[in-house]
Amino acid sequence: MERLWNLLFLWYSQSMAKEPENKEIRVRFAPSPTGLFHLGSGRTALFNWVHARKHGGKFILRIEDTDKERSKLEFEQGIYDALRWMGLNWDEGPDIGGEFGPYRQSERTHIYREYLEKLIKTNWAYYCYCSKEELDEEREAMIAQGLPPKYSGHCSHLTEAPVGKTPQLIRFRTPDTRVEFKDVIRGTVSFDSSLFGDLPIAKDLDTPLYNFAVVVDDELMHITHVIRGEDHLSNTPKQILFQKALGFREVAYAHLPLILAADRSKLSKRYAETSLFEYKKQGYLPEAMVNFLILLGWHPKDDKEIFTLPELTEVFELSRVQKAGAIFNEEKLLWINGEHIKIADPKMISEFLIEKTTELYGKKFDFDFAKIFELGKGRAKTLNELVDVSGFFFDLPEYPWGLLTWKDETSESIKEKLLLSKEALLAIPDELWSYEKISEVINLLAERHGKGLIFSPLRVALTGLKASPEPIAVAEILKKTEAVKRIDHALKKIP
RNA sequence: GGCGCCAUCGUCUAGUGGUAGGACAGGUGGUUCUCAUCCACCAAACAGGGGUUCAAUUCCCCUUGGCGCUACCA
Repeated sequence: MERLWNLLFLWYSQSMAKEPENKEIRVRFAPSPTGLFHLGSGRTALFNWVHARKHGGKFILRIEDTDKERSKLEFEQGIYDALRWMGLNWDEGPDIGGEFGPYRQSERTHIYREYLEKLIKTNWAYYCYCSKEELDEEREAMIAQGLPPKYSGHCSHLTEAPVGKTPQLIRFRTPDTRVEFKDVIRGTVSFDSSLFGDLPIAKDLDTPLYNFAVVVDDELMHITHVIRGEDHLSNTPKQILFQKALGFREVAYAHLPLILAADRSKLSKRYAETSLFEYKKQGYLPEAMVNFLILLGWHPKDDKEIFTLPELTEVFELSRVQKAGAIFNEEKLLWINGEHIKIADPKMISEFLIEKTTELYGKKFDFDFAKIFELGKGRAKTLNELVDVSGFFFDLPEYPWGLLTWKDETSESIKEKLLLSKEALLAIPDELWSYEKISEVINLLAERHGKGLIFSPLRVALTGLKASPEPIAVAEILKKTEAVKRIDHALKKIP
């Protein structure tokens, strides 16, 4: 009987296997709206997106909300927000529709039902009446005997419902076979399906389970490449079995290595800060996030490390993805963020700074924010740091007068030099106020009295800080009135 | 426990059957009015054991270790 069954399966699957067609690449990103958008999800989405764009294919967004209890609309909104923030646009999805919708699994129950019925009709699936308690018992007994725990097949030969029992779930009649598939990243992977037992595919006709729903959707949405985390590698043979039983087309698989925490454990859910928007809040640029995430498990042919999204769609190759898990290294992310700040669009950053400082200080500043950014970009690795290091422009920090000194100079000497600087600045007509002009007059003083003696007190007077960008550039941005005002303030401090 | 996947500097990684390269982080110098940037240099790895081979980090096997799955979650 068993053998006959396997033979039948083999014949069936082979007869239904279709010729590989040379057609458009279609990938999907299929998150569950059951929590805050996770870094790992972001990376999976990114790899899918880049692969699709590289080959001129389609990127489809599907919301897997079959778990009614845990799925929440706010989390679904979080998925859209996160993808948009990263710059990953989708061609089909719940919000924009598409040829193969609906794209929310909760709206597709009638479709799953159809295939569930088909499987039951063809005897590929059957109702299981075992209660959860019975199953647990059975399971523990098997483990106690040192056997691999799997469903016994207790209900598989039933022709009608046992009296007084209601169906608990629908099971797939797993054939005993070797399931082998090619993974783009890992090569050939194979499993022995006899270890699976008869797999649950739905709680009832209207409540499909993950492994089953995925297979139906991927077929109906014409997905050609399934790119997902390695945690799904063990699900793949099960899904292939369903696929074959339903006569569906084969898809190409690529299982990405997992992102690991510093202790090499799975990164997910363990830490709150694995939420993507946590990084946005901390001042990370989406470009940097994307750049960092792509480098976690992928590397170009050369040693280039800083990429933009459009560049990635040129050079990315799925086959160059790493097999081993990668530790999420915040320090490298920070560095990459700094690099992206250096090449960021000054207009974009200026707008951010204007908004942020208005909010922070409660008023609008008439500064050239692009120049503020220019001075800050080498000093800040995040947007938040950029705001911090530019703070003295908006609010002069309080400082002790001693900060104004230089080496062993007397207070009289410092006072005198500050006065010289003030007069030099005052002498510049407003319409000639520029970096070049300020540089000219201040450097003249510096040549005469020594650089440190001129620059150091001037810096502290203008910024209130011992360490800061060059005073000339600061003075230029501050403009004459404010610069002179700050020097006067310094002069008053000196006893 | 069973099944599966994986293994190069601390971290991300390149690489090849014949000097193990880059990046982050670390260290030391240089540039500079300070800080930062920038530049130069230094230190740092093929998990272990067997095979195959003239030769193994590379190919094969074993061990060890890590991770994943083993749900009426996805």
